[in-house]
Amino acid sequence: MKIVFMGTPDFAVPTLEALIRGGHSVTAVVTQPDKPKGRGKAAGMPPVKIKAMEYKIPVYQPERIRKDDAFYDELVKLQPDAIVVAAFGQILPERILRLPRLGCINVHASLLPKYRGAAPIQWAVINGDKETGVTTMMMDVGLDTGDILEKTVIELAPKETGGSLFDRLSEAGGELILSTLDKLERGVLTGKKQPEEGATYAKMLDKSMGRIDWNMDAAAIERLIRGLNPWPSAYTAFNGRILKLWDADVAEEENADMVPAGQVVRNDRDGICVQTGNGILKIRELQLEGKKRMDAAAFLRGCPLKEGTILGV
RNA sequence: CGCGGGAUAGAGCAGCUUGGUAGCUCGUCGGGCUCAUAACCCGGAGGUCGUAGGUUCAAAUCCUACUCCCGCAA
Repeated sequence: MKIVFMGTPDFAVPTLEALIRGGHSVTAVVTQPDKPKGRGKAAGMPPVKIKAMEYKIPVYQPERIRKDDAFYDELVKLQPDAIVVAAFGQILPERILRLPRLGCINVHASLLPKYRGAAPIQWAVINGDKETGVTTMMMDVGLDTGDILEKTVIELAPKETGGSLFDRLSEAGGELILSTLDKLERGVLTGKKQPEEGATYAKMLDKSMGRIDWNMDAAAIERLIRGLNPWPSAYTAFNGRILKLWDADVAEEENADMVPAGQVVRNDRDGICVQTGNGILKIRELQLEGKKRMDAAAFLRGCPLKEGTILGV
């Protein structure tokens, strides 16, 4: 099948690879423009672009795909049977949606209609869901509102992080798209309208939501830390500096006596125990601004974080 | 040339301002004590102080260049 692929971050790479491995003719790859990134300001190419270049596939990087007539003309010439989209990052205009014979198919990292939008993976972890998955759907003009084609369900591991789930779902997405394309071509698959019931929107992550509110439950904070690992990461403040938390456990359900949320109540050999709004959280791995991440024992050896310290101020 | 922190023993750090014997906590090895231990006591091993130059009688420390790690930002 002649396919044009649209995607940008790491999540989309396994899907692109699956298409190639599956014997499809990927005639073009569309991705976001290069953006300055990293400490210096080196021009960073999207992961999908790097992969496409490995396979010597033509890469298009329209600034605004909705208004780019030249790009649209190119797309018309390519005459793709289908356009496969995975975490592309731009909304497609209707004229592109109608272009391919089999339509535009999106690989989305949730069990739609739950978690439409930009950050479905991390929200599944943050909310403590037992399972999530990937969905393929026929794209329409709405945001992740198209008819559902196929789903793969994935169970979350107890210590699942945003990163680990990201990896698993991206692989699952690659598998699923091959199945979906195959069935579409054979005409044995028709989309099912998304039920409005259970539809939620997973809003984009930003730095600020990583700031820990110590008045929350220990269990909720623990999930937040996992969901935002490795990016944008959960953090608190210590001595006016950012202290990132990478790994923690709920140490105790009950609370210490007369201790405000955010105060360090105890330094165990394997973690720093902090009072939360409900329960005590044991920080196992952390990272001070400018330092490497390290386990709590190592951190305490060189850093004076004494019992009684209030975090987050 | 976007801003900033950092590189010293296996780990985490102090020492640098004001050059002059390489330190701390932990780990590790040996010994002791204890019914017992993440306990305590005694002792040992382990370091090109990121790299290359420079200043100096003398550089971890001051100067210059470079490499690598990290936080912010994107």
